[in-house]
Amino acid sequence: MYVTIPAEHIEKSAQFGIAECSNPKPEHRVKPGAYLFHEGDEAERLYQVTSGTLRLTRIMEDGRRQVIAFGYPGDIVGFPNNGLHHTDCEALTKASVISHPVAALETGKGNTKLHRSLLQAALREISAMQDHFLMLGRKSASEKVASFLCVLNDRVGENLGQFKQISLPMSRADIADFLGLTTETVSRTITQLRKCNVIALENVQTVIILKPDALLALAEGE
Amino acid sequence: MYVTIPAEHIEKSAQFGIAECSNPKPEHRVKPGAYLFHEGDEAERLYQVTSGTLRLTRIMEDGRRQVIAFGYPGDIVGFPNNGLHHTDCEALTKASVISHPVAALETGKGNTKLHRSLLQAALREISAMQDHFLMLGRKSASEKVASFLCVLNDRVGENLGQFKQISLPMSRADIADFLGLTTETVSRTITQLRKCNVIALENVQTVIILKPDALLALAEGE
DNA sequence: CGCGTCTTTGAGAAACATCAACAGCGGTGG
DNA sequence: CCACCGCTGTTGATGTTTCTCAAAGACGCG
Repeated sequence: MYVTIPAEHIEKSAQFGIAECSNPKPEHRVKPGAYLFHEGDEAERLYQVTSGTLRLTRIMEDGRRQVIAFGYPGDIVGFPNNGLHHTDCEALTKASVISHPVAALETGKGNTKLHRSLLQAALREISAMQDHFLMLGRKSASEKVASFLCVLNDRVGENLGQFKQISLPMSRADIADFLGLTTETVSRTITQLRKCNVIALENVQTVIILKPDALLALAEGE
Repeated sequence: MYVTIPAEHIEKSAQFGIAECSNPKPEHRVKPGAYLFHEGDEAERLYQVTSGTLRLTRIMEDGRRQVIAFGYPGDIVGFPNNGLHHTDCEALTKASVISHPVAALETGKGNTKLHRSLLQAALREISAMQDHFLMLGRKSASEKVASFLCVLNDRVGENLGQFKQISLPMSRADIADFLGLTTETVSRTITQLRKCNVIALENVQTVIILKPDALLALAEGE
């Protein structure tokens, strides 16, 4: 179904000088369905998302899957361990990334500012993962879904007159694998939130947050 | 029940020059039940465990708790985010730690070797947390407990003639909060493993691994 | 328009949590 | 030294949540 990213899917763009990147760096465009790296790949570069959405996954031998994180603009993904990637990374949408050599993090040669910023990203990552732990280990299905929508709302919610809306580029199965649920449970929970008028669905991939406070309350456990 | 670590609980020891630490560093001794830091504390130092066991926890407003990790000798704990600790850290046993200023990680001034080693520890941490995700999100109760015992067996199992044994300095509630289960379920699962003769209990805190292969098979899902 | 994929909905089953009682163990004080 | 107390861990009975299996609906694509 999905294939590893062939060379022609990564094109060097003409855009330069993004964000905290002091030197001009090539920005790569990635097509939906393309993989930036696979578990076990030699880790040569880190990727800073500038547009679009990525998905990081780990898979067990028997096929069970855990979505580790979604990569949104500003996120940095691909932190290596022992020089290897330990997740798969697929683009869910058309995406753009700036890549940095792993050495920029590990040895920091040449660019102290970049080194610091990658390091801080790693520390943010640890912190974010700890939040996720609490969710996976201790929250109910509805709390998980509500938390998920809250985080996305804060992070990438778009103002839409009276309400905010969020687009969900990932499938229900991706959300389920992120939250440690099944697609059916995710679907049912979303239906419940809809019936309580906490959210509304513009379409399957677009959620309108009707009652952000109620959603937040649900996320934290009433 | 538990109190924050009072000054007299941290004593500068006479021991110096541990592990990857090129300069002599004071080693601190910590008494069981003492806290090295709390969630929200300003993060001034990182702690490298040299003996004993620590426990890192996060707590929700309503009291639900998640054990993020156990800190065993060799582990480095206390990675900050925005300059703050985001977990509590308690010593489960008498423990010793070497502390490093956060700046050794963040700016790396003065000691490149230490900087690198702390950075690598952070990357290992990210990797370990991703493994834990899979466990929390996608494994059954018995797989969780089996995985837990396997990891501990590899990490701190002591050879005991024919078999290996592991000591569990943490309570069943700690294990439950680490695995996202209840104490009752942890207890029942351990009883099952005992009845299948995969493990035996020397006492409540000491597990003897009778069939490591069977345990590993259970951990991965038969 | 038909087909495949993804999502939703329903009914039943399984896993785990909850509630409750009991057992084991260490510490304390008589 | 022993009896008692409190805490932790175990076991049992029951309940709830979530998963599983199944089928129908929605949506995009050729």
